Amino acid sequence: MAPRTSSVAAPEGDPTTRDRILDIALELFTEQGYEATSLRQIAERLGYSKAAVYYHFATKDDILLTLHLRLHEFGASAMEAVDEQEWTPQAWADLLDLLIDQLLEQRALFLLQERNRAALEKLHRERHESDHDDLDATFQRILANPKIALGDRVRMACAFGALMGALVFNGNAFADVPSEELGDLLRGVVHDVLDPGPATR
Amino acid sequence: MAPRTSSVAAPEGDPTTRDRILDIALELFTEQGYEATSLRQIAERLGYSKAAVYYHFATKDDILLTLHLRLHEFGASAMEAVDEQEWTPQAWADLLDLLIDQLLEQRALFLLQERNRAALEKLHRERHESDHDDLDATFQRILANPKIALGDRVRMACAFGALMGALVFNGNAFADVPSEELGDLLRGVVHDVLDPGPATR
DNA sequence: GTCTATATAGGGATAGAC
DNA sequence: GTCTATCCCTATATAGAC
Repeated sequence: MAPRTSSVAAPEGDPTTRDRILDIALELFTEQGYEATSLRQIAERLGYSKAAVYYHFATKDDILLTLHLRLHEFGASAMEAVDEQEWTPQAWADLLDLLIDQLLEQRALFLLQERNRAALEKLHRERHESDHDDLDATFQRILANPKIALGDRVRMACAFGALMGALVFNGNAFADVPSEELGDLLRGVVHDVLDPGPATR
Repeated sequence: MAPRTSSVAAPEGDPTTRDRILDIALELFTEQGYEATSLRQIAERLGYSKAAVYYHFATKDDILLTLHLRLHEFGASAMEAVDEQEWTPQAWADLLDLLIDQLLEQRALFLLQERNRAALEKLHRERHESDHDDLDATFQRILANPKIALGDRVRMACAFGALMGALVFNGNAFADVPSEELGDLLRGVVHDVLDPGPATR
């Protein structure tokens, strides 16, 4: 029997065992990958046995799913703000402006996501009820929409990739840069990609 | 005993069994991830038994390593062309210009790399002799170099990420776009990121 | 809430026949 | 060059004692 209703929210007071498991899993899944990380390994770091982990999570998948859902809340709120409009590069820039703050706050979770795409896709297929408007899925839908000019779509994809390039690749080369400073730099890049000056138009 | 000295090059005439294994592995490793793909699965598609795979490759790791080395040849040649200079955004733009063509030709291999970073890092640690100037490693070194202004480094990272955003994320949303057209669009983006107009400077 | 012990399956890898 | 058969290990997951 589960100790409490499955909470997706981040830790508040003293970290519970459940939260500690999630923290450890986040780190190991990101470093080694989901499939390469065993519950034994998690239990070892936790200081308990494997069975203890099973008390808090029914399956290994549930650990990954819980972490995924944590990130999900963010994506959802960003999506609401700019749902289903006419997607112009400018509208996309506005969306990414919002996303940048969340990316900076949730870098670790985005990194997890990015480095475990295969595992998450499988999880998605098997568990995640229907088409729940994932951030990824929404992006893909928009970027495949032939009504938007190809050149615009490519720039939209590039603008998002640019954020990933700075925040998620290269093992956090900019981990020490204050979020505000980095955020400003990134907003500048997004602007230059989506609304380039007349010289390059 | 191996049927021939381990060849890294791409297939030429009729695909040998070895090449077929590599093709199947490339597809499965990319879709499902390296660790989630079993040799049994590869053997099944091949139409042979697991042991047949072991005739061509001593270990599972060797399959991944061979695919990695195939990509490696490209990165190496790109690196030579612009080795160890003073890294300015402009020099970076020149490097990425070269890289774009290779990315377009080798999209599948880059995708494999991108979606199996954890497994490849481990492989690298264990097998790949010392510091062999991987493309990734070189990028990380440069992007962490404090002698280059932070703003420039962020833009350099973003410019590379932009390419990834268009070519590697989003499940190949632009797979149907002719390489030449896509290449031109990407060169435009790289230029706007690394040499933005005066309005945004 | 955490433990030990165990069930069960599947993985990578090897030996040796054909 | 490919197969069958098999080994051994580790993985996830469960049952039930404390």
